[in-house]
Amino acid sequence: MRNKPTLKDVAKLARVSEMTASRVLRGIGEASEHTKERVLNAAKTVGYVPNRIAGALSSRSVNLVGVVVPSISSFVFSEVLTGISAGLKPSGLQPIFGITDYDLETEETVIREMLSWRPSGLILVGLEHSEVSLRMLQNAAIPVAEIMDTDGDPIDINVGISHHDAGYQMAKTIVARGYRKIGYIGTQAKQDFRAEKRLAGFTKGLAEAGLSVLASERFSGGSSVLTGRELTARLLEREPEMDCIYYSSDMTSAGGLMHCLANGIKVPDQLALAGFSGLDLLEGLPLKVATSNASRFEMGKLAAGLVTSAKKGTLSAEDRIVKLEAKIDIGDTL
Amino acid sequence: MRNKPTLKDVAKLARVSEMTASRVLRGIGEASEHTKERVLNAAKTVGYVPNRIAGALSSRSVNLVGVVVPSISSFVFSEVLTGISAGLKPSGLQPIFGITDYDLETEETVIREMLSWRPSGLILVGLEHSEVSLRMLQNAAIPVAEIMDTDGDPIDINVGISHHDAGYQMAKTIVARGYRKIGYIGTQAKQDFRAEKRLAGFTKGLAEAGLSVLASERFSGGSSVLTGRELTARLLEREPEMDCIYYSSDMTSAGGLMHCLANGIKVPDQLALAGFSGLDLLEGLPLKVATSNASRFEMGKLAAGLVTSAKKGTLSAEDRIVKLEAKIDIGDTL
DNA sequence: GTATGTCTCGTTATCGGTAACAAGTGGGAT
DNA sequence: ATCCCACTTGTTACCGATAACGAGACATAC
Repeated sequence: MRNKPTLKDVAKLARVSEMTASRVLRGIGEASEHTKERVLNAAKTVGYVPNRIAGALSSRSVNLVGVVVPSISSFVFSEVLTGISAGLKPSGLQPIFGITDYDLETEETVIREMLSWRPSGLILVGLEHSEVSLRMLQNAAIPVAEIMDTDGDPIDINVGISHHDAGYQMAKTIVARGYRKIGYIGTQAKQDFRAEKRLAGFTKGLAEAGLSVLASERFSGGSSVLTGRELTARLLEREPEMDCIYYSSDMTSAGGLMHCLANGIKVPDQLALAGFSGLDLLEGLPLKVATSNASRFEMGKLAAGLVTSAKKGTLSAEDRIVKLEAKIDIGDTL
Repeated sequence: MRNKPTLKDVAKLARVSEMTASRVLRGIGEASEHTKERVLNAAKTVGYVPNRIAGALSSRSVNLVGVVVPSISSFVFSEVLTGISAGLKPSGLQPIFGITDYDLETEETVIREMLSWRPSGLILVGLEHSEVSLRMLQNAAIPVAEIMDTDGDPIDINVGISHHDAGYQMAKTIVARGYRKIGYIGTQAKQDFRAEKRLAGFTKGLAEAGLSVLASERFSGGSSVLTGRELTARLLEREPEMDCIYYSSDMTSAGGLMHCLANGIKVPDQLALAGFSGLDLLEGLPLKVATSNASRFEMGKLAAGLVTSAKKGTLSAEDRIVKLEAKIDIGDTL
């Protein structure tokens, strides 16, 4: 038999109906020990691998949950994905991942692609989506979770933190510790909504103390240690008086620290540093860089749990929306 | 209409047959402008999202490629995945990811799960698989690529480097530069086949110079900067005379550097460091840690290209097996 | 006018499973 | 012997698309 064996082959070999074979292999309903054994043996000898495609079509249910993230080459999202995997495990649902590259049009395509597989749920990052995406999501009769961000109107389930607030709190903290000449290093606007929200909150926090961002550097592409290091150098060149820099990510703030280490700049005496995320990476550095911890694993896990337990529209608003708090970790650099 | 609209709904609204609607929506075959427009409009007004499940079952072809990796919370694999995405793009195939946690039994489950979706190809990491996995893979009439490692017998397509050789070359390099008291820090054996192969090659390289690994520290779980830092401290405590440490990964070697920076140990005068992977992360550090660059993005992209262009058994052995070279980057720490 | 070819579009028969319901089978109670 | 019930197992009808083939309409060529 050159073609993949089907249920029919198994059934024929076990001399039962396809239905019985199907039941035995899925472990549902009753079956005598005798037939059970025969079916199992038959499946093994023909090397049967079930065809999910057919099964899904027939039963109108797919054990997949679509997960759409901006990027996977970032610790932030890999931790979220790990959390999602963990949260999905008890339900037997499988995550399938899609990547948007921080682009709403790409996201639209990915969402359509995902929905075409008729998944049991969808998990997206952020609250910003194209019109068309929103329409598709509303029409899809499945639970949809938006994670990481709570500054906006969720479609259905929402688990995350307020990035505006995270930025605001960090500004307050920095101001309270006496810094006055404050710079910012982050991604180019529009690319990363959440980073922009943090910056907005940060700016507001400074403004309440009569301050503003002295100077800033922006970059495009993924955040990396090297980028952080280079832009820190550039920023300090422009504004040597700078006494504190707020970064849009922990990778870049680590880069800032590296610049200081390599150039003998005393942290935090000469320059204070603060980032965002709470990445494990920071733990290993000579100084722990200040950050806001956005429990990413938790978020993923929680969202996955909610998606699996919810039929769309089933949960009350309180259960559906989970606002976590980004706790500031002062570290050694403020 | 509460249920998701199907092709039938579109066809009915456009007053054509389902077949015609199908053809128009897939853009194949001929259709008059008039009907094309009607179908497209109908699809838009009912909010049609094609059902891949049904389409795949009917056409017996699925535009998915399964990708099975040990972990996603590691830069190494996220770069590979990025490469795979890039390599798959031109063919219109979609990657779907599965995670094994470095466990062969889990891998077996994941492979079975993947195959049950009847993907057009499969990409796995490494050459070590369970008996059952091997059987399933051989029976699957699809191209299978094993990537990252070439030390062993591939099933079909194989793209990677020789880790044994990478370790061996690094040992030669280290010996040539005059280091004699050499330590090793890596994952616990069995967890990571490729790290063990590097260690074996490394040990062999040392042996040829009459040397051996003076002392080593092992860890379980993912490699992190912190782990590298802590184990470096421990190793140096045990063997203060150590003049060089070889790490199984760049994350841990970076941790080693952090330990040295934090404790005023001069690199490479007092202690030399070398890692493996060639992660971008290293670029931002005050000193660039020596490493073997295993072009991961390339590997992923190449493998994806081969998988898409190959019907199983179609390629000659030379085309099927691509051995890349892990070039040593001396950096500033040897 | 008939034949031939080109475009378009429709009909039929699956693809490989599963839900829902139907139907044997044998044992125990009456 | 009859009836009922619990267990098992089988039958039928799809799920939503697509491949393969067929057929009508119209134009061109002879």
